[in-house]
Amino acid sequence: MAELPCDADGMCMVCKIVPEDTQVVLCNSCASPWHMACLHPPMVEVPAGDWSCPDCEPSSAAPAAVPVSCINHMDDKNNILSQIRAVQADGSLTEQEKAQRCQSIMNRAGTKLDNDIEGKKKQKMLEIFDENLNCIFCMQLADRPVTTPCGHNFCLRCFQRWVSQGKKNCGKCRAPIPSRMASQPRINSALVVAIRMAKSSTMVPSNGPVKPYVYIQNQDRPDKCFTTERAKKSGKANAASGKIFVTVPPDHFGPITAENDPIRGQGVLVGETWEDRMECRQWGAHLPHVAGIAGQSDYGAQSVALSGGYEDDEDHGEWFLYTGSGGRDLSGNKRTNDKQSFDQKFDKSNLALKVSCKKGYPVRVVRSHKEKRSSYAPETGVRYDGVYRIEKCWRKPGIQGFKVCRYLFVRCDNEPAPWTSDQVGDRPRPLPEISELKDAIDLTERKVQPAWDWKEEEGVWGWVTSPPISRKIDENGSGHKCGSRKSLTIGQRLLKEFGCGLCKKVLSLPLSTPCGHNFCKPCLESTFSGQKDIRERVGVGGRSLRTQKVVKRCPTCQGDITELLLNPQVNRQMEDVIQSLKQRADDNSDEEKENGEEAEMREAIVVDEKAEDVGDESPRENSNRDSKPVQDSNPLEQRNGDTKLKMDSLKEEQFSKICARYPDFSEDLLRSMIVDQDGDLEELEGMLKVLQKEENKRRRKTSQVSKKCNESNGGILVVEEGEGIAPKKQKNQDE
DNA sequence: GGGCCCGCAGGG
DNA sequence: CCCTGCGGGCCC
Repeated sequence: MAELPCDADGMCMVCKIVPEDTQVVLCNSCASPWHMACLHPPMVEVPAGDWSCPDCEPSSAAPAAVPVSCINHMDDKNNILSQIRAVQADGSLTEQEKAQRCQSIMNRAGTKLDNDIEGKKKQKMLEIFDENLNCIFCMQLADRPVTTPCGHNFCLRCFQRWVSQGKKNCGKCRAPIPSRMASQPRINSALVVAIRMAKSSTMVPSNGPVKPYVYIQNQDRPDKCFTTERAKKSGKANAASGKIFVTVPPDHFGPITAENDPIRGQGVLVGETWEDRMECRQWGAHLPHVAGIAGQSDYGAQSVALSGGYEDDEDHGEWFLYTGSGGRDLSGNKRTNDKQSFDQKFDKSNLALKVSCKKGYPVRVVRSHKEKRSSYAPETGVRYDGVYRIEKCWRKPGIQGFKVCRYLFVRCDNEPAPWTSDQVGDRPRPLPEISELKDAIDLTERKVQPAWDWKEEEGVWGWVTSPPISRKIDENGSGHKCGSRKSLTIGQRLLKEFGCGLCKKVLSLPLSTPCGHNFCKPCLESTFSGQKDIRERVGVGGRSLRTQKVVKRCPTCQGDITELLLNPQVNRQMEDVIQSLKQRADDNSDEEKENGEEAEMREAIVVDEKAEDVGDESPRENSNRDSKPVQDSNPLEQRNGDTKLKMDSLKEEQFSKICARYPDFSEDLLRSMIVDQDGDLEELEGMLKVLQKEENKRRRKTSQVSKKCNESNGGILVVEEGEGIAPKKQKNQDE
């Protein structure tokens, strides 16, 4: 059992309680506080003379000899370490990217190690980490690690103690510590991942797979927020939210679990990070895209965002003091204003928070990179940090002199926080001392048992009284009103979410464009193959339209995808998601067949509006139970098997007309496409229009290129306006 | 980096 | 239907 001191908040890192002063002994060498009862052996009385902690004076038995078996692994070890160092040193990467890369390095190491026997594995992991990712001061795996530019790691607490002594240089190499880092150290999330991985290989029982620490990259998402016609002029600044991917109602309290995540089936995990508030919203963690508080004054608050919008906020990770909203002059069409101009009151969102406080509801918390003063904020993006309870709320004069509403949030989540290398989530902890409470007015504390509480017998946090009943459940019974996808089968969803923008089939070798569209690699490449480079005039500084640049444009939105085509990297994560959905679709359809419930299942399929239009003619209505379920819930399956679709005479007639309108495509091809489209002729025609346009374009280009080449202008094609490629900016057209 | 401006979403 | 809001892009 590891021996650990008390943390910055005075909490013993072994038993997680804050011992009384009389139960704490200070190390004479490093001045760190230790809980006497958790020492080995437990200390009963404070020693009369000097006492050095286990870190400063390890017992003589401590340094274990490195087993011979491990020496063989030295190369691996150096390799892993150098890879991690390289990742950490790469300034071009965001923190999430660093974390992700570290994790994959560790995963590879882990996989390799899986072949080893358990003992060797443990030893190796320990060996790799004990000397290299340790805090320079306390020599333990760094707790809430911060990393100096010189590459040395410290516990946040040790680092803060060091700089508070006026030290301005690294404790290891004496390199100067930048003043910004000294005053605002940020936790190194990549290192947290690495440390957690290291710990898990030594501390987690061998049969328990380590839950991966997931970061989601923007491009891995199927859908994005969109820009309405009206809002186009400043891009995402005025974007409308994209689809909500989770099926919880908007007034759902508490974590978002796997059942409500039909896309990934994993729920929203602590540490998940999104590019911005819009994306955070799409995964349901915090719905308002400007406001910091999500809630209703007569019901409770579901979530808050810590984004540095109010200077009174105070962040200690596991607990923080939050400031209410309002008190600001927003005249002049402003959305925020850092100047307070009147007192805040417990009304609206502030009252909603107070309700959550009184009831003890779990409140989801996201932290944004825009919070600059907190060590716990992510370096980039918006991160979900789990649920907290509001233990008290009150008012006090804020920094700017006007009264502000104040809330004490204390973490109570079953998942460990993103900044801790702990393996487990929170345990009930005593409330921190809040000095400002002595000046508080309108203090409210919870009188009843909290609705979300620690369940001793199960050892988890959960609802001990029934959670509030959602007032916003839609007609379908559950789910967010924007997220009606629960009614689609997996196969339908696959096509809808992961359909190629060109062939309209489920993506294979998906390429994701920066503009958020996805195409099969072969489809996209063939679109541009045989084309000569297209050069476009690029406006620089408004008037000078002289610069020419080779540009390739997204077939869906005309966004610039030149870079992607130069280096077409298949989106492996998306591929994985598709594979797992396919697997699930297959499993489901097997199950359905076994149960002989195809007909019932078909009845239950709620189709989207377009499919509905086809109505009774839909082959879905095929009632022949003995025949192969032609139009089952899984269109994918159909593609590999029977590609013919039974259509009634009316539909067959319409289909023939379509075939006649598009002579460039064979009837066989169209028949297989209609299967993919669930028998929806409108969808088919829509698709054909796109394909035909592409085909026409391709032909035009080919003929032009050959013409122009003959005129020997170097094969450069100048795109004329109105040829299907939109000018980059409307503005430049005005001239 | 700061000011400005805007659409959108949701509460009431 | 009005008010509010811990965004986000652009311009300077």
